[in-house]
Amino acid sequence: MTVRTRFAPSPTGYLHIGGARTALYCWLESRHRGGEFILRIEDTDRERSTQEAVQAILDGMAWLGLEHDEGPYYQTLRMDRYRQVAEDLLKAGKAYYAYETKDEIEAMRADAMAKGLKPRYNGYYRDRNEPYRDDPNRVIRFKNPATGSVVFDDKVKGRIEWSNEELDDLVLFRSDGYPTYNFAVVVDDIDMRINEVIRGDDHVNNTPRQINVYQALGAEVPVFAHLPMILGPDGQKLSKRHGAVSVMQYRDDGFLPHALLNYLVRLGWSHGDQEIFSREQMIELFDIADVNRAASRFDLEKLSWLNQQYLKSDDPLELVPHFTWHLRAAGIDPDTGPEPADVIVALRERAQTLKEMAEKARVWYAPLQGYDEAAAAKHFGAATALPALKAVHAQLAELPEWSVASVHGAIEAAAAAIGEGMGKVAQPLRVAITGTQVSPSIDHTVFLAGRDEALRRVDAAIAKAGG
RNA sequence: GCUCCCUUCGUCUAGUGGUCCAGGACACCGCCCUCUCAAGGCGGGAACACGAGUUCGAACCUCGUAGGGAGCGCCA
Repeated sequence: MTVRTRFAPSPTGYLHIGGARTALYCWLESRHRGGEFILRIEDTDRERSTQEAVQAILDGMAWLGLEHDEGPYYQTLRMDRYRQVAEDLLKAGKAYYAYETKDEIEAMRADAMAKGLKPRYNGYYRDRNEPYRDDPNRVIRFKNPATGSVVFDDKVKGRIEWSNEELDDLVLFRSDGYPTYNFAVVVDDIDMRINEVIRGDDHVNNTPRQINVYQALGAEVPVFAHLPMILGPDGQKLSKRHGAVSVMQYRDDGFLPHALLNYLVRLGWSHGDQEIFSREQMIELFDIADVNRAASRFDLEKLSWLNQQYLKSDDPLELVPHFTWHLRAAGIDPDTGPEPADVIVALRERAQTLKEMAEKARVWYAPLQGYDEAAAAKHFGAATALPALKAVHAQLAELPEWSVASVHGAIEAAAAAIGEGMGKVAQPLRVAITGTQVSPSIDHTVFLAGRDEALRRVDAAIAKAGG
């Protein structure tokens, strides 16, 4: 049987990190097993659902490259279907009308709590067979089995057993005429032939009651897999005060989509000691049964490390579009400077994110903003500075071709000419080109400036050094 | 309160009764390399929540305790 998984977010905000991992695991499970991945938008909460949020989720999925095979389906477009299924249940005597007011329900709960019991519906209308009547408090409730228990084998949590006595008669249709979540999901998952439900473990409590609904409808119960949640670094529920929670914020912060995916797949799942997984490897090796049971914390340091691993190992040409996106975001015009791919090669060992990289690249795309005074004083003030800069200028000016290697040769030749080591030449030159004493290796640093600009900056440095 | 779930280095994890006085990765510290900063190499400290039990033998099985989480909605 073809595996069909689904990701079913409710559009009340952006796609967050936890949702992204759920989507990733659903996607991986379907891909690994040659199945299908369905996207469904659960927008029955009219108050909080927005079109912008739908778009934000779609954008997030697209950026991550988690393509779906079907959908997106919208629950709000399926109202007639839910109504019809509820009617069927009513006719079959598996559901009933109830007319308590919200205050009465409230009192019922308070009462049960006071007695040390679980707050739940007392089943007043359960066997009354009350007919339909036009009443603002009318809801449809499910006739949950009163005895026995529900057992299911969760693919990540293991066997879970739930006594039916713990479950009360859940509302299927609200008094406002909309289906409740627990009902709509079941109807959708049956209609969409979802046979593997992968979702956050905040839903385990809903699962037994949903299983009862499946059974009342005579439908086959899917396999369930409940994922533990992702916590903030402090072990608390992930929220905005921990920093970025939106997937798109990670793009803006300079992370690569596949680095984020790699981080997310390892958070709660592993394959021996392996840390780096290409998409293909993830698909090949992922097994939902290997997912951990416990919640895990989000660690930005490790994500950053992973991001740099990809920055270093990816083909620079493939990184160019991502990099230029960040150059522009930083207000830098990529056309005013060196080839982005060359800049990436020079900076990939020195930046963990593309955002950082773009910031460091600025020196080659814009005029020098002046010198760091401490750097200038230290390196232009040295006795060897002036001869070094002059020697470099001479060598650079005569270079027949401009490449990292030829620039390197020129600097070595300059050092030899004045009888000093590389350090005596490289440091003043570095300050001349970048205005600071920190930059990539000196040959790349000079090369990226381009010959004309490099010579101009060396001239300016010579003047500054009193030559 | 009740039900369910969870618990290996600071963090992510390996581990499914002996191969574990517990392995890898991030982070941290030290050394090496070196034109700066990095990157890289090498090395170091650092964990089986606790208590019983089963067993010749337990991180792994059972029970309990503690701590954490989720849910108990006409929210999803």
